[in-house]
Order: sequence, then structure tokens, then C-alpha cells
Amino acid sequence: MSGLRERWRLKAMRTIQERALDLFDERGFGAVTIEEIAAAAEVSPSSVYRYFGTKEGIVVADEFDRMSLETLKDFLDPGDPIGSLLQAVRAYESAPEGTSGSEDAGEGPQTEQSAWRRVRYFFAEPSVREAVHANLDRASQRIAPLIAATGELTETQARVTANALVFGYFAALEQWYLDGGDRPIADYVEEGMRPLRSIWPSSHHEHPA
Amino acid sequence: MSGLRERWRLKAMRTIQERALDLFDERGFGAVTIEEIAAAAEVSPSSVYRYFGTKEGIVVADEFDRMSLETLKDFLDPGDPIGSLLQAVRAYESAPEGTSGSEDAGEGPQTEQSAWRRVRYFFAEPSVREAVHANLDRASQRIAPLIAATGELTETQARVTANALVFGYFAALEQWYLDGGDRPIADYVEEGMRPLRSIWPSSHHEHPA
DNA sequence: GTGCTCGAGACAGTGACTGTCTCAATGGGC
DNA sequence: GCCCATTGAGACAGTCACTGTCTCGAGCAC
Repeated sequence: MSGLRERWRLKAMRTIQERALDLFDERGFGAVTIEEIAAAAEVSPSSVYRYFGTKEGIVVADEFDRMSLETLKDFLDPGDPIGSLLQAVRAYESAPEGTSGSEDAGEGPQTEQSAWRRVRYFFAEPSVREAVHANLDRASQRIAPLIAATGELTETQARVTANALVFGYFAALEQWYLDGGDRPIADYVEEGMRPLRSIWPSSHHEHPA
Repeated sequence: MSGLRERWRLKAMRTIQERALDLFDERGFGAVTIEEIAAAAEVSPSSVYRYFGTKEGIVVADEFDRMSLETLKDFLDPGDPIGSLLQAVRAYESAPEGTSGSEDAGEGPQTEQSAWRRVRYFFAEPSVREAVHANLDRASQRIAPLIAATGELTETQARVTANALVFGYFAALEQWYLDGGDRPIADYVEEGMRPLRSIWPSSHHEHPA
């Protein structure tokens, strides 16, 4: 499956992301051109577009998008989506580095350091923020049917609550960012989204072990 | 206050919007250039940018953005934001045409017809959808402090629920659009956002006269 | 090894958006 | 009614993100 070509591709993507973030940190997002990024990563501008689609895509880099519907399905409990989200955030945060994937192979998600570097632009750069919104939007559209499948909510309500979920998460993440990113994200998610839990009554027995 | 110049400006903006929508409906959003719109509206391309900032801005045209914090304050009851929203939607829908403003002067919001034409692009054109997201985002950022001011929620919770509110509304609006826009929007908002009402317990006595 | 495929680079083109300059019309002060 | 400062519209050139297409070479199946 993962041929030699695929390996190169992933490695190139990582390089592009890192070099791009270097340049962005140095001179600001808007002042760096795709051409410069491509040159710094020693690839062609075409490749940057092939890999990331847009300039903002370099920073946002889906993650949620590549998650298949299957993965999403057994990751998200439609009866307690906030609990599932919290679990995922906690799992992500407790992973110190490249998580389960081998680091040099460039498999797993990027390091914590890189994650923080990227998140900064989520909130500092308007066009990147918009790209994140688009991602959340797509995530919501895939979550909504799962929530609707329980039959406890109508389709409209499922859509509304799915949006409340993912964009609420975004708000919590922003608060975390604005506070300097010291405390764990999960704290912000748990506190911030507590009012939303009343939507899914079955999730009301809190204080999990 | 509203000098002759301002009047012209508003008239020009309306003309641009209408001509642009004509062209979009005719040939599609992506296939129309700013230059063509400017030519059709008999203004210079510079003016289009001066008035609307971006191509998407022609369709989105703030509305919420130009609403001052004062207006927002006595329009939104922080103890029952969903109720306030519903009220506003109902008020908007019951206004048959140019509402309170004189029509030829181009003062009030656009006609119902134009509203529907515009909303179509909110959901059909990805870049416009992103622009709407950005608008909702800004609205949320102005609503959050009002919600936080009640003291019932923490700042993080206020942000989260503000996002849940505005993006939930968007989801309801999309459902309305997907259904063909026949039934009143308020119905979708009321039904879709009912689960969110449990966040503000004081708003639980429903069935208003 | 040999052919097939698929991806990377090269390249040209488009159009959104920016910054700047000039000029005319406006609106205020007399 | 007249003059001047302000303000905003148009013209124009430039930048850069993004697209489509073509060619070529390296991977992969056989």
C-alpha cells in the first residue's frame, strides 16, 4: 500500500509545512509567497498546490478531512458527542510527540510544537481562520447525519447541534489560545462546552473516572 | 447627515449588487469578473472594491456588521438570546418589501426577492459561504461579551454558546434553503434551535402568545 | 527488463486585489 | 453667490494566488 512514492509525498508535505511556517514566523503570512515556500522546500510551486490546494491549506492541513466516515463513526458517540470530543482532545494532548507513528517516516500528526505554531495562525491570520471555519463546516456536515441517526433529534436539530458542537469547540480552542496556551485544551473544552451538554441528557452523569 | 454624496453611494451600491446578481444568475458566480460587474453597473472596478471589499462581499453585504453595538444591545436579550433571534427573524419575514426605508432611496434592506437571490449563493458558492462564516464569526464575537455580562456563564462558556447560537442559526437557515425556502425561516429556527434553549433555563417557558 | 501509469515540474494565463495618483464635485465658510 | 479644503471616484500599474495543460521521468506491475 504505502509505496515509495507515497512516502516521498508525505515527507515533501512535511518539509513544505515546516519551511512555510519558518518563513511565516519570520516575515508574516502575507509577506511570503508560494514561490518562496516552494523554493525553500525545494519543490515546484505546482506541487505546493497539488498537496495543499491553497496557501492557507499549508497551515490548516485538514486532519479532520482525511478522517474517513468509518473512523469518525466509531470515534464519535452520537449519544454523547461532547464526551467523545473531550476524550479525543485528551488523547491528543497526552501524546507527547509524533504519537503512534514513527517520527522520521512522517506518518502520525505533527509534533506538539508544530501544532502550537500552526494554531497561532488559526486566530492571528484572518484568511487562515476562514479556512479553519470551512474545515469545521465540513466536519459538521459529516457529523450531523450521525447525530440524526439516533432519532432523538430531527434533521434540522441535528444540523444545528452539529454546528454548535464543532464551532463551540473552536471557541473553546480560541479561548485557550488567547490565554497563552498554558493550561490543557481539554480544560477549556470541558468548561466551555458544559452548557451544551444539556442537549444530550444521557451524557449528564459526568465526573468520569 | 445623509448628504447628496451618501445617497449616490448607496444607490450605486444597490445597482452594483443587482447587476452583479443578474450576471451571477446568468453565468455563474465564478464566470463573472469584477470588471464586468463594474461595467454593467457603470462604475469603475475600484469603486466595487471600495464599496464591497471583495467579490463575495457584493453578495454578503454585511447587514449584521453595520449593526452598531448599541442596536445589538437592545435587540438581544442575553437571558434569552434564542427568543430574541426568533423575534428578529419573524420581524424580518413579516416585512413584505423594503421595510421601513423608502424604497427608491435605497435606504432599508433589500427586497425579499433579492434576499432569496443572495441566500442562494450563501450555500451554493463555497467562497461566499466562507464569507458568511466570517460574518457570523464577527457577530459572535460581539455577542459573546453581552452573554458573559449576565454573569451566569464564564467567558469561555459565553464564547462557546455565542458560536453555538450564530452558527446554529446558520444551520437552520441552510435547512430552510435546502427545503426550497417555502416555509418561513422562523419555523426552522424555532425547531432547530429548540435543543439549545436548555442552555438558558429562563427561556424555558415557551409557547409565547 | 519492458511497458504502463501516475505524479512532479515547467509554463502561460487569468483575475482578484492593492497602492497611488489625479481630478472633479461637494459642501462649508464667507 | 463664490472660493477653498475635503472627499471620494476613476485610471492605472503591479503583485500574486490559483488554474489548466503539457512533457518527462521515475515507480510499479508483469
